[in-house]
Amino acid sequence: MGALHRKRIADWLLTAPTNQDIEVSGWVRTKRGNKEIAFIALSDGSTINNLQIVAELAKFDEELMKKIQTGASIRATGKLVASQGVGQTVEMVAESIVLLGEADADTYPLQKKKHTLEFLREIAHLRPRTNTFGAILRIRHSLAFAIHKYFNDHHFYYIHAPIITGSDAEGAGEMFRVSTLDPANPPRNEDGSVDYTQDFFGKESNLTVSGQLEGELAAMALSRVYTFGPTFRAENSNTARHLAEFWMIEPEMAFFELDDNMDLAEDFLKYLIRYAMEHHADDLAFLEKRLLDEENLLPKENRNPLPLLEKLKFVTENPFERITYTEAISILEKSGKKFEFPVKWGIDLQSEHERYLVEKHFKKPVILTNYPKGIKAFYMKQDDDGQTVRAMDVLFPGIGEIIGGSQREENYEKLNTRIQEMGIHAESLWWYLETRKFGTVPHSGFGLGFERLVLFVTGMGNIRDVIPFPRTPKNLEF
RNA sequence: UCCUUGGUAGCUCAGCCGGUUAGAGCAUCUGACUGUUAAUCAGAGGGUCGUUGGUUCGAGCCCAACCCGAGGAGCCA
Repeated sequence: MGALHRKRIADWLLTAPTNQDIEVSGWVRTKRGNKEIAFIALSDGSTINNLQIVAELAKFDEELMKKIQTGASIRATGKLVASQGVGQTVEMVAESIVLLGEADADTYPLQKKKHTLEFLREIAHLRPRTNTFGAILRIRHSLAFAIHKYFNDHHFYYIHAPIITGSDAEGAGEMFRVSTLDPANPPRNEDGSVDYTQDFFGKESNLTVSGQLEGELAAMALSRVYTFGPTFRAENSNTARHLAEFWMIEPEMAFFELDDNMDLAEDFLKYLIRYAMEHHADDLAFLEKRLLDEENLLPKENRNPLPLLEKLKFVTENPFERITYTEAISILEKSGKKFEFPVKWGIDLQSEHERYLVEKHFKKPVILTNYPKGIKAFYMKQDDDGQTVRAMDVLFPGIGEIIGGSQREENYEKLNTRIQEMGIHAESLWWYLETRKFGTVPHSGFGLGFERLVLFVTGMGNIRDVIPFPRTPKNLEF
């Protein structure tokens, strides 16, 4: 049988042990035993669980068995039998073992013990081999797959927004410049500034900070679209919730108003969490136990009130709380709590305010809507009161803002006026404004930070641990 | 970027008021053990104390700058 259809360890662990001959390949997690017999725990990454390979030492070369240690790669053939031990139901009695690659125990950094996440970040090239990262990467994959499945099932079209953009007016954050000019000696204008007309694109270009504007263009033809791609922010953000390169999901829907947008956001998030729970019960159980072990070291008041799986279940089974910004301010003012940043209508809500609402007051996800226009982006639809816009932020416990979205301003005059008011360079957005000139319609959309979703589902504490190779300030080793 | 805090063996950490040869657990290696579950038991090896400079008779410990990590904040997804 070719490799494509070969069974994986995940498959064999679910197979009835009828002494059939099987072959498996993978990496050694641990080897235990005495001078008669060795027990090799083998992983091929297909599941959090290992296949136990039983090797009677008399049948194998002594030098070979010495080299089979943590991290080595092997191919083994033998019979799949019911296990005599208690830790597993099936195991393989090895008949032949081929050492594919050694892992010298003196220099192989991964030991058969717990490592800190900080240490594993320094060996990001090897950390996928740990149980924790295996679980995270499998869940991350399934969430990405579920995103496409959800949208496909709901008749959304996947749009590929460009990664290099000439638009600098989105205001979503600092951008990474893209240039082929010689940085040591760029062509210059008479006033000494760099002459970007001689650059590759003939103008300044950057990595995208959002696919939203392009998404809107597509939604003006296909009605329901989404983007799902990498996004870049050159902010010097050093937190457990920010990356310089992250993946963002941005649906954009014609004929959707703010309530429809909220309905979608809530249904979408619940679907994704449910999907992970259904397909990754054992990975999530492992992560939950890992989390509990870690939290037992913390003082009681800092511990999470709910174990991971209960927390996820709670989110899928309860409606999100929907309140306006104005109502939120009123709740905060009446809370009697002293905040570091005083609460007043018109301020942007700080982390402490959001945390109070989500974690103390409502104790569940909250959708905040109708923010003051002064603190939100130019493209959001203005409410009739002239004070607020139809924005919505979905706030999750422990994560903060997981989704930011809005109904878009579809009125050309209002949008143009707002652009002028905010001092944005309108000429560079001429193509965007034309959507409001030609066949404009009410429409809405939002952005979901993919890593923040993975962070929530896996229960991890640092966003650098839910992406294989994190890009953060001063960090580009791998 | 700001505040707080940390950097000592491969990993996780201890190291008293600045004073002789730098400590532990785990990992590694060697040995023991007839089915182990991060196996267990015994022994051994393993250190430029983040970097640079300074104070001092003497610095892991004090001072300065820088680098890197963590927690919090800002910015946001």
